[in-house]
Amino acid sequence: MSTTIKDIALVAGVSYSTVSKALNNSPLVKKDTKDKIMAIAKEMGYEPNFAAQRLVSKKTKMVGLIWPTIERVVLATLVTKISDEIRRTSYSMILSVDPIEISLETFRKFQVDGIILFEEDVDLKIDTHPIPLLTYGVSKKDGSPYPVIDANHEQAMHDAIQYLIELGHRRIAYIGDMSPKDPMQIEKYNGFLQAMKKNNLPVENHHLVNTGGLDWYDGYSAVKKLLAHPPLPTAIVGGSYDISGGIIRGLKENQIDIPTDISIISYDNIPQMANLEIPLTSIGVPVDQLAKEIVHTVIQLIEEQNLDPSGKKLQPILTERASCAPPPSLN
Amino acid sequence: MSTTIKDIALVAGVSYSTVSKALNNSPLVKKDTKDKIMAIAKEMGYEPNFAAQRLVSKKTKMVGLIWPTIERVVLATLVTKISDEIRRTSYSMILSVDPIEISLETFRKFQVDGIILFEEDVDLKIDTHPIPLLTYGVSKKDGSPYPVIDANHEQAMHDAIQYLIELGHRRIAYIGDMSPKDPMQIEKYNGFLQAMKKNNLPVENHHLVNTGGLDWYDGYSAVKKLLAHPPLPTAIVGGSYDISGGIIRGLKENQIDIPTDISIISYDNIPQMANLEIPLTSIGVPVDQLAKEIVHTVIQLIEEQNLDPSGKKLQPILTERASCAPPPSLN
DNA sequence: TTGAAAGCGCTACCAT
DNA sequence: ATGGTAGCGCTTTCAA
Repeated sequence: MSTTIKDIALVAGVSYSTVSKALNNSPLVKKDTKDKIMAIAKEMGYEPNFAAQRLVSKKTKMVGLIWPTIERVVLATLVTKISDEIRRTSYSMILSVDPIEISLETFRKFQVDGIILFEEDVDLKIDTHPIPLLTYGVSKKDGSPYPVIDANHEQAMHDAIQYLIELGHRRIAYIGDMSPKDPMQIEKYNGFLQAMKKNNLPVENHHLVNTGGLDWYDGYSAVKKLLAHPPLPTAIVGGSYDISGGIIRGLKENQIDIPTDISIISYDNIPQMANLEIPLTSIGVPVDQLAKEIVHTVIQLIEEQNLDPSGKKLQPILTERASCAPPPSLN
Repeated sequence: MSTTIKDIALVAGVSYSTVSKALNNSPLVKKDTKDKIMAIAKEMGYEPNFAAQRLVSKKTKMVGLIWPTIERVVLATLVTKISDEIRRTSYSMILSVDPIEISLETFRKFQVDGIILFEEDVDLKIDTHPIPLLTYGVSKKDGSPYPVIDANHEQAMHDAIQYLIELGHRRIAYIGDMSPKDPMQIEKYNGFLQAMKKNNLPVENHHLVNTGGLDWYDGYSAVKKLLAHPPLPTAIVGGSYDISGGIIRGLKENQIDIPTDISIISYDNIPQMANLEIPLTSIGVPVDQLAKEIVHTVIQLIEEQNLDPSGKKLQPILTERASCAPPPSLN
């Protein structure tokens, strides 16, 4: 049996309610007593009984994260960051990789105080889930029943194009996933198209390469398609971290120098961008910020009862590294 | 406030201790009463209060999984399988991606009944962690203080070589990570070497390609090194799922047909092997089995107090798919 | 076969 | 500033 407050009370020669107060740093306990009790508690290796605490407080101080698709580096990074961020608060996080419904079941059983869900397109009957829930994904046009943390993908593409234009680029290609099932990819792609249009830049068909996936190799092989139809663009926008990694490799293997021959800017903003063969200039909401916002928001959701359930669109940031330069003709 | 057994008791017109018994399917309650209570409970949407249950039972029925390095497809698959497997038991799983010490702290706080740890080389002061703990990795030569679930890598390599020999191969290459920091990779590599020796097969230096990593691209570029020093081997043993995926691609891009020109057998035994460009014949402990064994063992560890703390070495299985055939000369 | 009551470890309120 | 005590929801004797 592990140490309880009664044990401590016995040793300290006070009542166990005093111990409770002292341990919770109540102002109602004299500093001396408090210190003494704290010392004894530490010495006896006291650990509060979580079950007992929550039985009375009705709070678990736990948030559950549902992550049904274990994959992508970017998401893995985000999970880690969220985990870091939560550790800074008074909450703890538990993770579930089970299918959504099962995860919700589990979390309800554990009575977590709030839930973070990574998923694009869920239709939960929200009424049956009174636990505060936050989604990371793409906000629906018609509004979601729960808050959605979202990145402003259009803005990101605008900023990327703007940046390239200022460097002198006009022939810009987009390499990314355009398959219609993933709303987030669609937003990026459309954002690119819009930005080009707004700047009166022509878009050649061959400069729109659909990778059909988000993997490294998808980017790698997209380069071959690009190469098949000269002239090459002077700049490429890569749709994701992995894709851009593949693009770099493909380019290098064809002796195309970055950024001398061609510039590349990637979507996603994670520190790993700096570790690629060529440190990639990138655009996107920094993961740290994403993590902060997500954690911040669930906790708000938990602690303030009547909160505006509308989500947030986060502003992207362009991080300059080593993959962009003026186009060759201007050199 | 959600429904409690007292609420049910009130409606059912019995005492709440009877309700408790009925809900726990005690033989001390008449079937009629039990059925009635069950029905009412369901109707009222009763969910047992987890905190209350564990406060009295001293058991959480939770096992914690510590997974400090989110990456590799194979591990992700294993995590998912373990999660599936645990769902079949009366236990639940929570996952932590935090650093080991922090994860242990969290799990101790939640008072999980057992812990699964993915990690090669940990030195825990086990005495301070009285929670049953199981590791998945490589057993230390000098014995670990806690059980280790381990795959028999030497055996795997032996079986792979044996299989290739029976098909008629003699010139066999190994492509894998040989960097000395990862014990599991070392075991595979040494296993290969031993198996070749035991069968009196020569090993050319050029046929031992150190990928220096476990990624897709590491395998892909290893092929180029192999190609630089003809003659080619007639068969390749790939060190991991990702590496082998890269090998296939590299070979294909050089118009080398699998399995006509060259055979390839990969380490790791996950279903995804069948989805590669060429369904890969592979050797390794099937993930499902690995997951079963791991889950099985922690639960045993939890429920049976004095258990043999020595781990298990699991036997690999060779799964034939479409990537192996007799060498070209014999065709 | 059912009911009453103790108690798990803790917080919070009321009394001292 | 400290102590006494009710009660959170449940399991588990013990009694009826």
